[in-house]
Amino acid sequence: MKISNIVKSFIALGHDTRLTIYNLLVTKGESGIPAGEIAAELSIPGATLSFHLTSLSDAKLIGSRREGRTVYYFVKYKRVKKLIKYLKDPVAATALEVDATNETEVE
Amino acid sequence: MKISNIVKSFIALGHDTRLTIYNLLVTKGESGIPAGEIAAELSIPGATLSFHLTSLSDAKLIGSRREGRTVYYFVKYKRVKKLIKYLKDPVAATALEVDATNETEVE
DNA sequence: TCTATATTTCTATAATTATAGAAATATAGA
DNA sequence: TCTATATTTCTATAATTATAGAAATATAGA
Repeated sequence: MKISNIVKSFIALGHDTRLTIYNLLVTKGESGIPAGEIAAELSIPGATLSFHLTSLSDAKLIGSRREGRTVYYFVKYKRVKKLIKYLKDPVAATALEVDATNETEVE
Repeated sequence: MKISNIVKSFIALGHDTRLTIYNLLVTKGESGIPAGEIAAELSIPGATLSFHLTSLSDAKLIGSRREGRTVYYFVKYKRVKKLIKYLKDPVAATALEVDATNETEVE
């Protein structure tokens, strides 16, 4: 993970609406929750929600899957774990990245 | 810890220069490092550095102490630990806050 | 007190991010 | 295909944040 991906993750979590989305998704587990329900829960327009979901998705903190007309969003813990590791020891976490190029993606 | 303080912390870490400062301070331990040295290390003007140090300080991720004309900055792990706890379980971390008003501040 | 050094605050400007309506896209069911 | 629903993308605008020079502040030592 390059520094810039870590920064991207912290940026994603560093916003009231987005952190609230993160909170909500954590309570919903693997199955996730439809975008529409998130918008309703937070009382924000769909377009605004989409903007924030993109930020969290780009940071790989959340993922999505479509079921019919509905798109479900869920937390991807892999990246969360990386952030925790990074906070604990940024030096080690960054050094590890050098050899992590072929790393298998797991969620 | 209110949500807004958590957001403040993630905002502080969500910037290339500030995350680099955090990295640097982690390697310097308790004694910390003078502002001037940080500025030199990152090749940025003092005014710009001050701006970022304020962000990290407001988030309580770092602290400072003056020695003569020099101001030393260092990481405050208490807040880092709170962030880790928050990432692991935002629900629990937020719920705990309700009773944490009289909490003794430790660094 | 005077001078030098370290850092912060003030300020204007540039750059980036957030907001949300309107339009576009995707899909289901009739 | 037509209509309704869910979501995203486009777009303009507002709001916020970042940058860094200049001025101000703090302190040390002469």
